[in-house]
Amino acid sequence: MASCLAVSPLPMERNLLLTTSTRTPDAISSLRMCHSFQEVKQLHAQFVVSGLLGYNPLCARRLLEAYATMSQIYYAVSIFERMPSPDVFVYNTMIRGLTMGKFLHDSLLLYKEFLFGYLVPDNYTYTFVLKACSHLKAPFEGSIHDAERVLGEFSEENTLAKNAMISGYLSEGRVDKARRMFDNMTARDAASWSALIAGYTKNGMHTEALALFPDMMVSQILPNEAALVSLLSSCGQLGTLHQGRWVHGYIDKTRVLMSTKLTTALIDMYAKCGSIECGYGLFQKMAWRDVVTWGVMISAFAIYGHASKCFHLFDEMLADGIRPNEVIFVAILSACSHAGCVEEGRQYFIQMEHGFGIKPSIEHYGCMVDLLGRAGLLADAEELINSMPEQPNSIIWGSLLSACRTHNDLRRGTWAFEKLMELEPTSGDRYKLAGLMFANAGEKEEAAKMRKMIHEKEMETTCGSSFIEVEGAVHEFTAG
DNA sequence: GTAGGGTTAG
Repeated sequence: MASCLAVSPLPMERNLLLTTSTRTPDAISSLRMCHSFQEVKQLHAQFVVSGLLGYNPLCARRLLEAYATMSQIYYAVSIFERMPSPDVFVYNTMIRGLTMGKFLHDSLLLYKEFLFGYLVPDNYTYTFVLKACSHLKAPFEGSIHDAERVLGEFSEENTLAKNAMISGYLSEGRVDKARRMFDNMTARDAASWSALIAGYTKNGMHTEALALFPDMMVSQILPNEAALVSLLSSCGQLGTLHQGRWVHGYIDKTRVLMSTKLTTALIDMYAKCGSIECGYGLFQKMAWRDVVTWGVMISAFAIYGHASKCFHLFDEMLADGIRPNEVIFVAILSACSHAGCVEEGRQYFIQMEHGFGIKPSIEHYGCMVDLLGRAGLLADAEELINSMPEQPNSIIWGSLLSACRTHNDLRRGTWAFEKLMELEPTSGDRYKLAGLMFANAGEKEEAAKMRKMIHEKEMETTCGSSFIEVEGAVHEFTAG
């Protein structure tokens, strides 16, 4: 419990220090305005000191809610265990928090404990339990089959529970099953639509996701924030600036609250659609940015090759009191790679592990191999690959092969190519690249062998292309 | 008074 009270200092403007208002309901409701774990902990400490936590039951409930929705399960549990008689709402909040935090077994165990206490589950309880069941692959009391059984016990239409099933199916990639359930529903609400749209987006079916928007409008259900976020993500993936702008206009017109997540989704959409200025404009106007917002902005400038802008943003982020996560470093390292900043890249790589305690993942190694390879430091790239704790994947070998082709390193290039043949024996692109490498180095026979293999095995090769939108129509440009 | 959602190496 003592660790809950370790309050870190916050920037002045975010300081929620409570004075005389501590004994009013305002203090408790300010918990719902908290944007970060730090802020909740700070309020928690003040509630303990002022004694409010001890005598106002609403205070503990709201604190538990705040921790649970932030998936800070250990803190939520510590509050929960001190509650004399938790009711249905409190159990639901805990079950939801456990499910969202992927503590699926614990979620179902708590559900059992709940039933044991002679409490009657409501629609929300079933929703969260079904969600836990559907995410649980192991044969406990609930895989998705058990969730289906639970659902079958309902005699009447239960929109909430069916929405949970739709999400469950989609998280397993079972799009058709989800769609059938959605189509057979008699009472679809905004959450049913947003679950389906989000599922399409997550499964890479962006065109299908965007196609649902007009259907949703026709059915007189207004898109909620979650649906808009998913739609914007799909616009970004497809590069359809026109549709993205339309969604932005819709948000302005209908005065949907511009939350951090929604604004972040807009920034990402603009950046991916080639309009980074619009994205950066929104970013600068934001009152509160979380680590994902910073990640989106840094990744955007990284793709554009503006490494120094990325470095500045990184420092600004730290000054703002945001701790970088592994995604931030992927973005920073890829910025270094695109701009050829070898020394900066090396320093960030070291700082990541020793300054911030983030163990480099395969993505980070991938960025570093790419950075060193592009710069022609192929011996360093080889050394790094050999030092990796896990097996390099085809992205890493492909990156090395590409660098070897540029810098005429036949020995390492052949090494990478052999590994690639093991991992992706049917990728024509790899043979093509190896062929180009041999041709560059004057090894005509080897190059011819590659071309022959591509032809004999009837492998497909792709060529680079990009999409650009002109007056609402999307055009594809191909290289070569 | 409880859903749902945003970032990541070639």
